[in-house]
Amino acid sequence: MRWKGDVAIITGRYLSADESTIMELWSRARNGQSVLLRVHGVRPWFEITPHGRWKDGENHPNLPETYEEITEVRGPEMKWTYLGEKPVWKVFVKQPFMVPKIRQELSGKWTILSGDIPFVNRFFLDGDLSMHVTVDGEVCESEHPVDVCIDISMDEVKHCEPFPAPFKIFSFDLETSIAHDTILCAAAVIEDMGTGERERHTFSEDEQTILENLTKLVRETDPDIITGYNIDNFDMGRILDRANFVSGNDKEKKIRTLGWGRVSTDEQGRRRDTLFPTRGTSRAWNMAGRCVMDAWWQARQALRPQRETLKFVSTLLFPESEDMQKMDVDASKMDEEWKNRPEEVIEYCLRDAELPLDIMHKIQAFRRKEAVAAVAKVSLDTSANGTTSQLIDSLVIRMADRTGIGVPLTGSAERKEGQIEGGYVHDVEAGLHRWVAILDFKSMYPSIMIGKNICYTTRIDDMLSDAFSPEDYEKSPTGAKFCHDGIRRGMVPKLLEDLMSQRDVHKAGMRNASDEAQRSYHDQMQYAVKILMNSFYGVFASGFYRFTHRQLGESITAWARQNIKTIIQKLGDEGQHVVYSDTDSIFVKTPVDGVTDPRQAMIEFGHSTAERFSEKSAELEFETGMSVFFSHGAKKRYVGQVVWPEEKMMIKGYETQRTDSFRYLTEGMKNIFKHVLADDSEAAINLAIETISAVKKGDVPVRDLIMSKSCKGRWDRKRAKWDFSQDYANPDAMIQVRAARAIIDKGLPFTPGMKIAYIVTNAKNRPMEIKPWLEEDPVAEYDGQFYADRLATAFGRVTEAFDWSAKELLAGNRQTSLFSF
DNA sequence: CAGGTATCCTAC
DNA sequence: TAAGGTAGGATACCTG
Repeated sequence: MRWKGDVAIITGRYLSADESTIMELWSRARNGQSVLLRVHGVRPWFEITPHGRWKDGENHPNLPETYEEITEVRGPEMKWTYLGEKPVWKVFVKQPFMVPKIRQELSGKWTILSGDIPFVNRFFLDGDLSMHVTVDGEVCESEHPVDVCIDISMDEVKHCEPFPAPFKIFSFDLETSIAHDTILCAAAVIEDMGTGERERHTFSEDEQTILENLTKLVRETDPDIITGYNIDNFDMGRILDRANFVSGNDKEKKIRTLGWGRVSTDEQGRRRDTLFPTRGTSRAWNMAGRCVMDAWWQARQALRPQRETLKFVSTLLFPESEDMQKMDVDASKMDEEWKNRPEEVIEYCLRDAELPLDIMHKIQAFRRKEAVAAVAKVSLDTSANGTTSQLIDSLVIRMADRTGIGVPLTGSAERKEGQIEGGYVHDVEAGLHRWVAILDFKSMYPSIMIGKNICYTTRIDDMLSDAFSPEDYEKSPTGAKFCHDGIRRGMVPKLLEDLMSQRDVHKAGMRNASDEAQRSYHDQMQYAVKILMNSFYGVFASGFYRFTHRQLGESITAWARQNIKTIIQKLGDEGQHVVYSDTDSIFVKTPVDGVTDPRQAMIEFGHSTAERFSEKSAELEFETGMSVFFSHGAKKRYVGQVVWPEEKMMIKGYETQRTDSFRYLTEGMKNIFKHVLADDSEAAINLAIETISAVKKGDVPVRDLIMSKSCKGRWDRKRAKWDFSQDYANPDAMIQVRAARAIIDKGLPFTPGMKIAYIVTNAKNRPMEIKPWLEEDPVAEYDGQFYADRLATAFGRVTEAFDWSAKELLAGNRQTSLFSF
């Protein structure tokens, strides 16, 4: 029997059979079924080429045909490398896991190419496939817990236009004993994104039964994605630990308590690894067939919230929700709560299993990752949990394979020493400036890469410059040479151009969409394309990417600096006033002498200036027009009243933007800025003084003084405690570490990397005394002098422009300064 | 109390 | 031993 249809690939692995290698790809079909694709006929290989430059007729080392693991050596084929065209042999091996060893043994005589690409990637690379594919294969028996399993070959898979897959999501939460680390209860909410239906389950039996029932539920409901709040660092690890503990050496029991992977429980040996969730050294968890997405991680990336607790993020996203107003269980007294009111704890647990689902939908985490997967042509798991370089690899390697370019190993190039020089930041003039037009370069770094044909494959190495004449290439301001596209068109410029036009297609799709679903789809896709385009520069300027060289990054930024400095110079020569500039933007004052409508004049000036200085592949755009711009004179810190294209206040860099600040400061500063922009410095100063005086007197709710900083740290297995000394030179000198320690001492969970909230209670002592902020047990007192000083410093920087120092603000009058003269 | 170091977070 | 970049402001702590 055949099965035909469109599927979205979640993740994959390979299996070594006797004479072949099988790829297993787990997917969710458009029709809602979970489908396991067993791909046959793909053989593992890598490539070899002699070291150094190649001269025709030269001898090469003996081909490695005697190795038992090698089944065939094919070639040679001439391929491009940074040392010129070279003969490349394709070496087939019996199994993918044999590659590292052989690679190692051959590396003395041969340069290895394509030798570090995970085997499953070959599906996407060789077939030029993406996350969404159409398959037509023979249904086969499978012991794995899926709806359908089919056997296919690569020619039974075709590209499919992306579609919103009806994922099944499993969101869960555990409540655990502080005294014994045991699991007290658990809850899970399973959502079918196809129908929108949810089912809810709670578990409150003995620990082993809870683990078994959770595992059973995972296997029965067959989810594609596992989520929950902070599961990466807490719940997944706890499940692993407790399942191992209750199972001891009983393998069957371990399978019943921990067998979450989408594979048969009868798997033997190595294959069984993926039945159990694992987390190597990476951030993300791995298990066969499913993708683990932590709602905390997604929310922090999408929202950059001031604090990162589930309650804070939920209230931020759902301020109206009644659920959040309900009395909470005190997590710091969980054992007591569990003993006294288990029903409430279970209800609380269920709520905390459901909220992550709501959060993930609100920030559109699933659809965004799916769109990135579609654009970068990777699986959902790679999109959700992979690195930026894996996304870029996916596009670049498939192009290299199709255009005869050798793929070097990651780490094969010389490591970049020191930093490369970055963008140019112009000094900002302190004070108020009126009618300022902001001109921006459109996609500056991608445009330069396209325009100057910058790529690993177009760079002319000094060793090869004898083979080129000066008209073959362009020299960057740093002296690096990149050949013209007539000689060789770079892969990166080509890919970026393709992405740019893809984005245009989706933007048009958005405009022409007939319904919201279609508009949203195109929006997700255009956004994913934008993200990906902007990732190129960073990856190619990094020190360890396989297709990079420090000249690439250096040249891109050098050309960027040259472009922007030239324009600033020209504007200055014309008598225009450049107020500020950062990397790809120029802030210019509109000449308004004798003008009746300055706003209109600014719009016209903005457009005409942008047009005058635009060049091919260095296109300037008039993005924003401000009636007033203010800065106290520090780069990357300014505020403006935007009047075009819309009315809004724009603040950059200042404390209002910072998540390690506190609400009372950010709100106060915003209001001060309003007065400043309204040209009412007196009101600004009065407000500053009042605000400072109120906090000093202790009149401010402590809740408005919560500060928050992220805290690193790692679990020390041997000593069974959190270790901060790996991440901090002097851990006790760090406020957030002291706050984290206080939380840990209370028996509350600590998540490395998560922001820790605290109140300063006494800054006279050094290091200053702080108390962690816990919703269940709010801090009552604060150090008024400390907060007053902090406000005065921040406000003072602004009011200094109107001749009021921080000291004067604190004193509430100008007497101090008068006397000091 | 000035100056140096470590760290956080932001703008681009 | 895992991996997009640099420029920049600001704070807390420590030292002499």
